[in-house]
Amino acid sequence: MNEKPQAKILVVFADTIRKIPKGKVATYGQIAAAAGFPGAARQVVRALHAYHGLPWHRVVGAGGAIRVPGEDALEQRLRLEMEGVTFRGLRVDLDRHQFRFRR
DNA sequence: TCCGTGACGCGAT
DNA sequence: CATCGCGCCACGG
Repeated sequence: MNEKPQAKILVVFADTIRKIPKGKVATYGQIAAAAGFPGAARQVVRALHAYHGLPWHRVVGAGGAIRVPGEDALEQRLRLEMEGVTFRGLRVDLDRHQFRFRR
């Protein structure tokens, strides 16, 4: 029952996502890069599906766009606004809420 | 094994 | 600002 090497990557992404503080957001691509895998934005999505308890609502698309499909999009927005995150039209105001990972 | 799919991103139009 | 096209890549049917 050996583990797939990919599982490792998902753990790294999960840890990275957990670092996003309340009231802040990070983009899929930003998370991938911060975790050491620039360009692996799609893998970030896999991590979100694979792990429970992650602050999934704090993950947005490039430019602050809500990318979650269907009704969940509204829930994400509400959760964010609940934390004080503001929007500019349909996108999160990244200038004010984008989280900066430490290097 | 092949092929369509997707909570992506970015440059071009 | 809205769309489109293309690269990317693990998954699942």
